[in-house]
Amino acid sequence: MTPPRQRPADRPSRERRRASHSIEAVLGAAVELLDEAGEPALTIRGLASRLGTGVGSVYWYVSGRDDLLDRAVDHVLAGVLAEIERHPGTGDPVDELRRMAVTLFDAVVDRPWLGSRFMRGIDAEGNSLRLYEELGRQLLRLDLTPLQRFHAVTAVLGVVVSAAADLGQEPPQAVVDGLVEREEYLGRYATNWRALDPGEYPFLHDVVDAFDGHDDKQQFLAALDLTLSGLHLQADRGRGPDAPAEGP
Amino acid sequence: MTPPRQRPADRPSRERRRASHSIEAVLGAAVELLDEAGEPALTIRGLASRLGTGVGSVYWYVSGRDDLLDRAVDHVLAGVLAEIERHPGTGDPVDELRRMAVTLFDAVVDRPWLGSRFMRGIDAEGNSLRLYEELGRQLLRLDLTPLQRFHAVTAVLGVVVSAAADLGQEPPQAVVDGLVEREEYLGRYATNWRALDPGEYPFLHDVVDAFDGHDDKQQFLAALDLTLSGLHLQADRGRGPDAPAEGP
DNA sequence: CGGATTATCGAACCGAGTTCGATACTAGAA
DNA sequence: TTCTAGTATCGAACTCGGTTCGATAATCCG
Repeated sequence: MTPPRQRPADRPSRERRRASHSIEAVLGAAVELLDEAGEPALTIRGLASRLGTGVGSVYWYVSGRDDLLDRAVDHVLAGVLAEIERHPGTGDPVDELRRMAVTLFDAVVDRPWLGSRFMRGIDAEGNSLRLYEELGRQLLRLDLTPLQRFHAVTAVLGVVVSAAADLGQEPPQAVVDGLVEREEYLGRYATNWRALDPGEYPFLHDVVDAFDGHDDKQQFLAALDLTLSGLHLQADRGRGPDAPAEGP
Repeated sequence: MTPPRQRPADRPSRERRRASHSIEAVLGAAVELLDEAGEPALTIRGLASRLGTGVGSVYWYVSGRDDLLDRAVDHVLAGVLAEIERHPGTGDPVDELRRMAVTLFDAVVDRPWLGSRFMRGIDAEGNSLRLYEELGRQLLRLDLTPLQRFHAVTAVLGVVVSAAADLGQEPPQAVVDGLVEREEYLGRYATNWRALDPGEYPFLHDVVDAFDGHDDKQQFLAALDLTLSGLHLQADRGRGPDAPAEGP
């Protein structure tokens, strides 16, 4: 179905009359576009134009826009993985897990277009899978059942995914437009909340001040810590329930 | 900017020569389309066609596809909210929280197109906000700081969001196409994992059996329990750290 | 009756993904 | 050298879908 992939960059000894590319060049340009203006900015035409080529050429390297996006994600994930793998690995497994999750989160903050796509690659061998393995490996040193380990990794990555979902919906346009409204944009939420009936929305009024000065990273860390302390508890309990289905 | 909204359904006493609609009819048809074939199936033309009208009419009720999607989500959220509000409210706050999260999760399983959009409405008054309030209200009965409460609700909803993200990427096509491959589809993951080098992927081999028979709901419940037990711990500790920034 | 408002409608515009056939370049075979 | 098959490149054109816009009808109100 897909054409046989093979990098043509090996021998550009003689200048070709026509533009010569490579999958790396394509991915690099794609990441550039994504970094500049987010996911919607990645168009086949725009990419071809940046590469100085035609749309047809792009389709020789990737099977479509979706494939392109997946490969771009995998491409930058290589860097994240390198960052994650550069670590002692001797510390407390839970702390290691936290460090890795934070690294991943930081990457998503840098590139919101990673969105929740970074977990889409666990079917095939790739950096998503390696990431998954890397996180899970820490859990091997904990006294848990395999099922518990599987659930734990999913849960930790889930915290990153949900944070990414939050990040991804923030205004890509307002930042580009007026620089003033960035601070005001978030404040408007709080203002709206304060205008609500305290009798009908007691909780919102309770937390509105905390929300007003909220920091995405703190929020993420708090959620992560809840999951990790739950995990710690589970590990200390020494294989409690959960593993096999004992109910009906 | 947007035309003043006002339901015209109040007085259809006399039959009009031209088709007459209402925002409810539009939303109902939109939900139908979404339920039938997922998010990509919601097209303005398709919706107009189902309503027996033209595309222009749709734009009188909604400002665009995004708005339409948001309203459709809010529309079905009303039902979820009703389900959530029908409860004693006397039990353990954490248990109540779990029950609500599960209800929400079930709704997302039913309608994967809810995706992670159901948290997009917390700026304006709507069912998203009410949901948020409803969840958070349970936390008022726990000994936590407002910031801790805020983080806790976000964390719990985050578990649902990440589960929704998982659900949303499953094959909408394969189910429609061959009914045979549903079971095989998930099994392929496990098969691929088993084919990997155990030395390079020790964790994957450790959990592959657990993964093979994995159940989305169990997975969600496990992640939820980790967060909730972390929360329980935090509440029992009686306002530990987290609230003010004490570090540098 | 006569504007003003409320609604309805679809042709047309536009951007974007994808397809396809034409073409060029290269490496080997004859 | 010439032929040929495989490797790459290229952009016109097709399709689909969101959105705009002006025409038109129905209704309300003075």
